[in-house]
Amino acid sequence: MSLTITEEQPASPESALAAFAEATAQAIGTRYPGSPPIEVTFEAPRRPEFGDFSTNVAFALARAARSSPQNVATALVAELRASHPQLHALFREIEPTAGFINLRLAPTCWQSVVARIVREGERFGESPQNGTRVSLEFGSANPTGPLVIVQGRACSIGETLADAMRYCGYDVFVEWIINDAGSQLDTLGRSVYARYRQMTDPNYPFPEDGYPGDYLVPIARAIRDAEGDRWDGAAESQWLAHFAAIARDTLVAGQRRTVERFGIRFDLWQSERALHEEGKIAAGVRRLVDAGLTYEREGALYFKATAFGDDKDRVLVRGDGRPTYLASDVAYHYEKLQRADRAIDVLGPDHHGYIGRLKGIAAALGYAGRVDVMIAQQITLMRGAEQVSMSKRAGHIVTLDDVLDEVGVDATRFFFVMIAPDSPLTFDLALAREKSNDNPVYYVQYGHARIASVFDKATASDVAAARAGTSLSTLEHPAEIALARRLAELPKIVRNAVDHLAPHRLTRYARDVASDFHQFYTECKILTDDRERRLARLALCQATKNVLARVLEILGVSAPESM
RNA sequence: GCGGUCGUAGCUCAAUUGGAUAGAGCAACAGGCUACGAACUUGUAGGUUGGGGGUUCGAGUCCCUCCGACCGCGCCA
Repeated sequence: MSLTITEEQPASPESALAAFAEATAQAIGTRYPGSPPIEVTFEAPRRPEFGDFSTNVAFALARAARSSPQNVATALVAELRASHPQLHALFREIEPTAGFINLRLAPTCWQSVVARIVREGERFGESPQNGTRVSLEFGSANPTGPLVIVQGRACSIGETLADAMRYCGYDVFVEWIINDAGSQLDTLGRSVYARYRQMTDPNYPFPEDGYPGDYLVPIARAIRDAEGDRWDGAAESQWLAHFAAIARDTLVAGQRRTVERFGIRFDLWQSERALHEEGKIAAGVRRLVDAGLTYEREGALYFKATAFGDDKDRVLVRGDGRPTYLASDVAYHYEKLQRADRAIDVLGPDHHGYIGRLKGIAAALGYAGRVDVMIAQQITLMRGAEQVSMSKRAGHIVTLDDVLDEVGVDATRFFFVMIAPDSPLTFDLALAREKSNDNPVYYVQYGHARIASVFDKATASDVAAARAGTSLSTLEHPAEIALARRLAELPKIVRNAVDHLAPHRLTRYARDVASDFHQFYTECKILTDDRERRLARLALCQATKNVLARVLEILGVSAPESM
């Protein structure tokens, strides 16, 4: 084989590993002729003493070689040293340990990553467009009140995932569905009407199942201001749709303001009612009927859900001809999957039972495997050691706006996405507001601000030189290498978060980057008298700043220049 | 009862989907600024991964079975 790597053009970690894989494949052929072909793959060991990367080929080879993994690994390394001495320029260490082959890259490989990140800026590691269209639905709420915090969590998760997917080259379309088609809108209309009447008659009864809380009062007042008392004593059939429509529009507008304040802009606000009016619901149902997956019983139309793993068949169209909520789900997913290759829903904690059902719907529609469902689990709100009570029944709802007022957008976005979506979240308002080292948001932001501060102190010509590209050959301190290695992980981390629908991994990575930077800062004086070293370290700072800013951007958190 | 999600350090959570001695932060204890922001950092201590079986070179991860928590199970949405 020929290695095209030269001193002038240092190898990237990827090319170094590719060279190693090729050499190892040859070594296997030499040492163990006739063995089945094995793909040489790498992973990053958890423990630093095992090097930057390791490969487990010896385990896969051991059986065919009738030897132990340890012996195979040792033999392969001996073969590599004898027949591929060029690898020495790329790897500082190639060691067989307990059956693994552990690799430590030469500093030049890591230096080349730093140079690349400085050069590519915040676009570092982005994948080109891959042509896959993804519909991502999250947050969606009933238009019957202000957004509550669990919907905020779904928004944090969904929007972070959306940005991470864009980074990976997906064509992402984020949408919100307004559940304005069901009986709840009637309830909303009656609730507002009761508030309207109570303005002149304090004894007017509030509906048993109405929406409590004060937030409907201003809507009622606005109606009275604009339209006077003409609805007092009118029949329900006259005012119901009118009141419901005004309330829905007002509340949806409010939800929209909250979401935008939260840093999210939806591509589509889809009214469920509009789907009905456009005949989309009927089209979805027809699709199932045509596929022979429905039957009629007692005047209702059933979907054969049991054929897709559900425990009972489900009604699609009621005896009176009105479609059920399930019909909406069928239709909306049918509609989405016609314009997208994948549909991902981020749902609330009360929708656990729907994961299987939605996947069953996708399969029934002929789109098996193209729907994914994430559940944003419940949030327990704390203020220090004290639990904040949230009784929706009593009208004591804590809204997303309340939380944003108290702790700000940055902390809320970060905390809501910080742990696995499936796990319930304990959210401490006191901690989120705290500007201390207990607070991971400030820890990460501080890293960014600290770098900005160093650039303020440095001379303009140094900064310009560092950004234009400079010799990085002095970067070899363990803290420098550790930081560079961490920065190089960005693309892999984002891809991983996307592939596993695990956006919380990005917050951990952000903390890891900040941690490695702070350690580097403590151990290495940046603005040293040695010009070459100073410029190299400034370049490393710039690369770190790019990566931190990029991760924070994906998370929807600001990257401050000073704090 | 059936189905879903989960159970990891005192607390809050990770663990590159089957890899090596299970890692961080907080809390506890002991250190580090005449240095570019101490909103930082170094170290110590902390575990039978709910229990028990199985699969294999190798299991927190996969399978079975108990225990426990939360959530679903309507011609509501």
